Amino acid sequence: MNETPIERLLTAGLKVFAERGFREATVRDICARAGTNISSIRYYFASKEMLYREVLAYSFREADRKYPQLAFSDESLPPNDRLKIFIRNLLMRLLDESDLGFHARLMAREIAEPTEALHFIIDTVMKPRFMILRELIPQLVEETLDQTDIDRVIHCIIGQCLVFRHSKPMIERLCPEVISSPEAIDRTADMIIRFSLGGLRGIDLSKGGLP
Amino acid sequence: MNETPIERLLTAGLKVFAERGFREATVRDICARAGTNISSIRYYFASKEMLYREVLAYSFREADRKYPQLAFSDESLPPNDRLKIFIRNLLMRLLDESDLGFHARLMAREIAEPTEALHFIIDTVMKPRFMILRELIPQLVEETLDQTDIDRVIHCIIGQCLVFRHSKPMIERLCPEVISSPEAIDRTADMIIRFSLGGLRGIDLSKGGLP
DNA sequence: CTTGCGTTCAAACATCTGTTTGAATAGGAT
DNA sequence: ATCCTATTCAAACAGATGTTTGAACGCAAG
Repeated sequence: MNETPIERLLTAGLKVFAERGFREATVRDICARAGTNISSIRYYFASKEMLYREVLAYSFREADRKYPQLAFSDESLPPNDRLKIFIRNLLMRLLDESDLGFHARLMAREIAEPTEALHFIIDTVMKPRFMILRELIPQLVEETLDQTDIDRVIHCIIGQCLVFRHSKPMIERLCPEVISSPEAIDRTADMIIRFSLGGLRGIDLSKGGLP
Repeated sequence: MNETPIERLLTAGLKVFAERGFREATVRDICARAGTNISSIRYYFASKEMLYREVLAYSFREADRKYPQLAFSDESLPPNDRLKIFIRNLLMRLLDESDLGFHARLMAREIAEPTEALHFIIDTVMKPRFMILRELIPQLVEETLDQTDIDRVIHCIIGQCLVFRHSKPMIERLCPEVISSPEAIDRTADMIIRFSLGGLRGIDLSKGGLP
């Protein structure tokens, strides 16, 4: 127990909230894993909900520390490479099974079942990256797309990454090999990149196919 | 109240389970919406969990009734068309906002946070379609892919559809227009189809890009 | 040593929730 | 009318869980 009770509660809370969701997580469980008394949450965080907010903030700090996305934002790189970096980085974050895996799970939870904290997450974490993709995608297709179609393309791309986190239980039953090792995950990232670059090309080729 | 208590409990249960998840759903809430006494769940279904299983089964029956997937299984159709049908059908199911919307939400929940019922769902609902895709995809790419890469491609495709359901709260904050109307959803389906067909072509074009 | 403060602890409390119970009700068959 | 069965009902029960409490502990300052 070399960490402070506050740190232990944050890491334990991250795990439990990620694994069971806010409601299913019990303060008794969190305190047990943190090795603290049950009343420590009240003492240090006032309530379970306040602890949850602190855990969210802590989780984001850790994620950005471990997988910084500087290269993706580098406008001097070719758009192609920037997209590759983005996809690989996103998939790695999502499937990281160290402590960061809990961050991805927590985020997936917030996206699927928002608490009041979602708006904060979107505005501070998602939106900046989304805006970068908005200016990146048009550089990768010849046809000029309207904003809404660009947004659709963006979701086609991130959807391919998200599915490997969101549908993990299903994947592990149907075809676990696709993400069963770091090499497999790497190959999955390659596949998403090839598929996405092809998809972007496909949009150009099939133009006029729509009214 | 022209329906039987059993029917009312099933529809009410579907809504509440879909909106709040198994654990957060309360039998009192379900019974209130169904207009039945609190002990009716025990009387007709033995327990909350048994009700949940029956709701799942009921939900699948309704989904298959409303969006049958016969054409997708028709091996006499060109592979291209079968994929288009599959994508459009899946997206429609996922974004249907009638009673069926609850089905999609319920399924998304099961996929993300499996109960013991997940295995049943996968084996009876997902797997058959997955197996069809497994024989369909190779017909759409020239390069011969191994099984694992085929499974990756499959998830790239369904991931593009799933994201519009799973990340709906985020989409509605960042770019609601992409799924804000039946026409918009239709156009999203078109985009996924173009993107996927392009992606499949891209796999051929970029072969050799991997070790 | 005594005091004071931050911290830890076990027990109790209040509420919510799934389940159970036993009586009340209704409707049809005899 | 009587009986039987199926159904409905309100109340109670039991367990889990977030919160609260007040005492105990430890340690540094005076």
